[in-house]
Amino acid sequence: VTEPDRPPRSRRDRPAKAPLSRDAIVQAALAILRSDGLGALSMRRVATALDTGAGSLYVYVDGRDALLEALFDHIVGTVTLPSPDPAGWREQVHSLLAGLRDALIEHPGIAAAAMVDPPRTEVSMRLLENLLGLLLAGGIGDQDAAWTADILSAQVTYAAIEAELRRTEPDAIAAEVSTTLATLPPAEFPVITSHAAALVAGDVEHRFRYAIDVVLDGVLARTPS
Amino acid sequence: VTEPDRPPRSRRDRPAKAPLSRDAIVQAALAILRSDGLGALSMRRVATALDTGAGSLYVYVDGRDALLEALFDHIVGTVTLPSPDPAGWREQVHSLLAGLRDALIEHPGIAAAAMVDPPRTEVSMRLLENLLGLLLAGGIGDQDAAWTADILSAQVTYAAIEAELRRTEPDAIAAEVSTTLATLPPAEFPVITSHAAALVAGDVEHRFRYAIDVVLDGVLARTPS
DNA sequence: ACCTGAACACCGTTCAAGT
DNA sequence: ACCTGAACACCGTTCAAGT
Repeated sequence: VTEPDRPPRSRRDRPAKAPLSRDAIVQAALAILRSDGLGALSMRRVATALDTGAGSLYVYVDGRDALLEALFDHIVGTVTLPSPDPAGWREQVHSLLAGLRDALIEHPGIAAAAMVDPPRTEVSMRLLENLLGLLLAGGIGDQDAAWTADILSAQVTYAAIEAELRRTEPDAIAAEVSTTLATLPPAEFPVITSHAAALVAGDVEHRFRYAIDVVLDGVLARTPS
Repeated sequence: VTEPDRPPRSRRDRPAKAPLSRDAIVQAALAILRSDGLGALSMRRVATALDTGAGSLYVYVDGRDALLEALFDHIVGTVTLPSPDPAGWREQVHSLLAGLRDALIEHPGIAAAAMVDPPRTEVSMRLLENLLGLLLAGGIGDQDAAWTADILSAQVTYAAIEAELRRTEPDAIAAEVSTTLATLPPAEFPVITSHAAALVAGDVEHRFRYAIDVVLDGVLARTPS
């Protein structure tokens, strides 16, 4: 049965196959996530990419959910954290959150997954630490800053998911929304039909910036300056 | 093989089994969703509850995603919509959004599912129509109102998911967060550790009300009153 | 026209058996 | 110590065959 000239699945097939490791698994999973999204990210698919069986992954990773947490950690870790500057804190908040949003968008589905069970890892804490510091540098009160960090998180996740949707079918979605709004009977939906243009106005970037500014303005209004 | 005295799976086993219908499927699915959450909501499980096979559902429902949309529609449809009153518009926004949030919380997982692909059904449009009307009644400008509706949607979904997490393990989560924050090294996380109390302060209701108010205050600040 | 039940192509996870 | 591969208990969806 042994055929020396054509060994089945020999290690020589692939150039210097790296040994299995937690990092190799994370890297393989990230590649799949980036190219095909969360739906395609199965333990079996990751294992296949590493030329092994799904069961082998469990030595290094505590199941799929733990893998997702590791991926989220890695992704959040790539976001550059500005050192709080009271003069430019507001723009720093914008760039921090836009950076997080973009990192999430690059890995379709991870934002939604992270929302369902939010990771409390050190990397996530580092980002929260930074965001809180920026808000406090802006003169926002302690309790307000803490709650505002939460509000802003919601906006980041929401913007990421929305952007992912538009990326998969950029024109299709926009057109669909427009027609849906236009098709509505004006008698029953007077407000929507008369505001259809405003509802679809602005790209992701613009709307995101607006949302952050509205939240910051709102919380600043209750901080005696 | 036929045994008249003990027929296998006879219709007489269950009292007056209702014939399969789209509505029956939706009702069965809602019951599963309420009791066991989205994770337990499989086509097979719904079929079993209706004493039939999973394949039979496809006559009335275009697959699982379509079923989820129908469920979301039903849930959103239960929210009572106030008729806009310029005098009490703000409180009306609160009650509308709190109503939606609570309806979502009652059906664990549906908020996250709806976020991933937002339904553009008539029922959802009716809620948007109402919300937009309330914001306009509050004197918010056209473009601001349109974008603010989106911002508020994000807060509702976020609050619902957060509340669902706390519901499954009310004390466990709160305790875990506290200890996670407390365990952090103060040297590396000076802001978080010194604001630990503020970060976990407030229940879901309080934080939600705060978020809505911050957003409304922020958008009102850019509307010349 | 509707339902059944088997089949197809997948899942995550476990675990005995090998090396 | 690590990996394999089969097994278990699930999925969504399709479709020939029945009634």
